Amino acid sequence: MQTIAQNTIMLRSQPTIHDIAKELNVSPSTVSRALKDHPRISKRTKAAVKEVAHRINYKHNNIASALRAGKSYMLGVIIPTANRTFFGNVLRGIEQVASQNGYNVLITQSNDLVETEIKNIDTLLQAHVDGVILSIAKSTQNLDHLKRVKASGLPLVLFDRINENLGASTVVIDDYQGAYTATRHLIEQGCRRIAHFTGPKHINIYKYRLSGYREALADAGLPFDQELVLQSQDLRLEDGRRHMQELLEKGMGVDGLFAASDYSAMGAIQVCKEHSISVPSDLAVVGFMNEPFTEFVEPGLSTIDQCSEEMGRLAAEIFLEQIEKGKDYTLRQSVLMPKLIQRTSSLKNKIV
Amino acid sequence: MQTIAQNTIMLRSQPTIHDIAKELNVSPSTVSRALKDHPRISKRTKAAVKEVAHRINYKHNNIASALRAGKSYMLGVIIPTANRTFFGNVLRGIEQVASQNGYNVLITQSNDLVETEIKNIDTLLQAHVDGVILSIAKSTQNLDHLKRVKASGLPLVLFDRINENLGASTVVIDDYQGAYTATRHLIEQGCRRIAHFTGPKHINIYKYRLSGYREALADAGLPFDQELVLQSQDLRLEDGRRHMQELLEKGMGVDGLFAASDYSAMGAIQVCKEHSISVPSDLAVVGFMNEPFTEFVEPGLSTIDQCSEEMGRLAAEIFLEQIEKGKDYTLRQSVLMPKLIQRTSSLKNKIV
DNA sequence: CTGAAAGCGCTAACAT
DNA sequence: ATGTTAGCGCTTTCAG
Repeated sequence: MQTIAQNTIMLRSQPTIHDIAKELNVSPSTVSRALKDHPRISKRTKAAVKEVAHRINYKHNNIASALRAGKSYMLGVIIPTANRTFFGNVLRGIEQVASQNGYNVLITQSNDLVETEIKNIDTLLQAHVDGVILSIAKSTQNLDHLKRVKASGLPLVLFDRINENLGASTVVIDDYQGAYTATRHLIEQGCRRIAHFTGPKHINIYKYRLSGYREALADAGLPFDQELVLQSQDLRLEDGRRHMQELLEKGMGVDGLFAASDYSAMGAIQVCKEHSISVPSDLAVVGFMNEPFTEFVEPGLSTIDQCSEEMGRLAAEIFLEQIEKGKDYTLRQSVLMPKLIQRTSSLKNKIV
Repeated sequence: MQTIAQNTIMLRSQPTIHDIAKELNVSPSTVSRALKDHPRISKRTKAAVKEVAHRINYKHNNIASALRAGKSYMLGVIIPTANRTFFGNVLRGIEQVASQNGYNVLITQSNDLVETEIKNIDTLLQAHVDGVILSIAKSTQNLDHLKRVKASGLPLVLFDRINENLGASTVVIDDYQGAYTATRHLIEQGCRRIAHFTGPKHINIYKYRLSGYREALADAGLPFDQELVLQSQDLRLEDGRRHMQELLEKGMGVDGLFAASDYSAMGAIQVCKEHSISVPSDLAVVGFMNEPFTEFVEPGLSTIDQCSEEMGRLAAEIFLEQIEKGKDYTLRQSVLMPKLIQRTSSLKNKIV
């Protein structure tokens, strides 16, 4: 139709290094080097190149260099759901470190479903991310899709809900210790029959929280009673309500509760209110997660903080480290220390 | 060092269409076409190609085709913060529609800071996203960076916190109507002096909620009293507490409150409790946002639901539409109808 | 129905 | 200090 447009006025899509090169009568490689402050390019050339680049509004084309370099500078993240404070914070941590190091973050949500998680992995591999950071979905048992990530030679970092048999780096809080501290705290407040709300056994975090609870009891010389341990899939508000009702109906005579989620703890407190059971005097309660609402419900809910943002930063740093070291990186198993946040719901001995 | 590796056994990075082509003695173009179900390729060839592709675990290289096509199939999203239920839900909506249509979603958080928002825009343009969906940060007043997106010829869709003078498509809820409904509801409950907690005037959502409130008063023949309108930057819990205290100290004698955020409503309710003011009998309260905690606080907080997921889906659909229509798309201003959720905090006339 | 060839924009050997 | 060349993997005219 039309001969090759030289310097026509028609709006070109985007300026490239060739445009800069032509304008300065240098080669594209020189431009490329100048732009990256290559040591063997003269200051004059660099300055000139940068000036033109700026003037014609040149934008480095990531896609092209990604193709060339075989790297996309994108980091894939899979979280169960964005609308949980915890994951939002982890995300912020990851993003912080990633963007400081020139990586973009591609986020997907699994909604806690394996099928979605598998799709997410495919999406991320398709997008040619340079690595994957994820928290395993609740319903995940078979791990083949995660093995595929490793098989592709990409760094894989797990956080929060992890799996040790995968040969991936991990970042978790010490759930055992968090649970131990929480239970210990209840004992110190004078509780002698402490119930525990837990989640599916195959999920590590719940397993460890359960054993932290058991150990704290044992160390205090208190008996462990299986009937005081109530399990549900999701530890939602409703689950907590159900459990509490069950405890009351069975007349278990509990005076303390350590719930592995703030939501379930809230459910229990609701039921207590409905039965005029006073919290904390009749029942002292500690949750887990430090959801924002714990601060302003009535009574304020004592809980375990999970260092969420720190967890994200750490995961991203481990990813970067593995990228850098290439094949011969060493796996890292990081454990952060959770903190007990004391609020009214557990303070029988008002220390004012 | 080493001559060009032909068919050596060394582990190649990833199989390409050339590998498939070689194996079948066809050209790469044929493979490319077969893979995309091009009509003029024989069924036999297609089948063979797909078989080999599957067998050698071929993965389509997005990056390469993005470079070639000048499209990245990535959609950039900027939200103020992921750890708010509302944005988490919007995200889920966007992702749903995007992934159904072959787009990946690149998410960044502005933390409600203009400077970060500007960086986010740069990041996304760098990553060569095909469009941007965002909710403007609270602190944003100058809009040059958003104009740059438009200048790059990319679709720009704003949601929730929008700006009409930008020539971008928008998705919002009808804040005016939501506020009107909330206020009207309070009036129907018998309130006669209704306070309002609002945010910065330059943010549309607060402006509209304020006018919905005014209109509802006017339509009911109630006077508007400027002293009953209290403004804060963030409408956080503390702000609500402060406002409520002020109302009490000044002895404004309010019997209803419509707060433009659930958090500030909660703050007010806390202060009421501390002063033995009963909610809803002495003061009926309606919030805005339908945060999850509104369901289980005591008393349950009436609020306005913002159709968050729907908002995300719609934004993504508009983006797709603009992509498809190219230059001559028509701007779309979509308005969703918010819903009043009645809970105990506002029900003076218990309708059981 | 299939192939050849050119090129998206950038970069890194390998030359000067 | 700079230029030449080739190629990352895919797609798409154009030419059979």
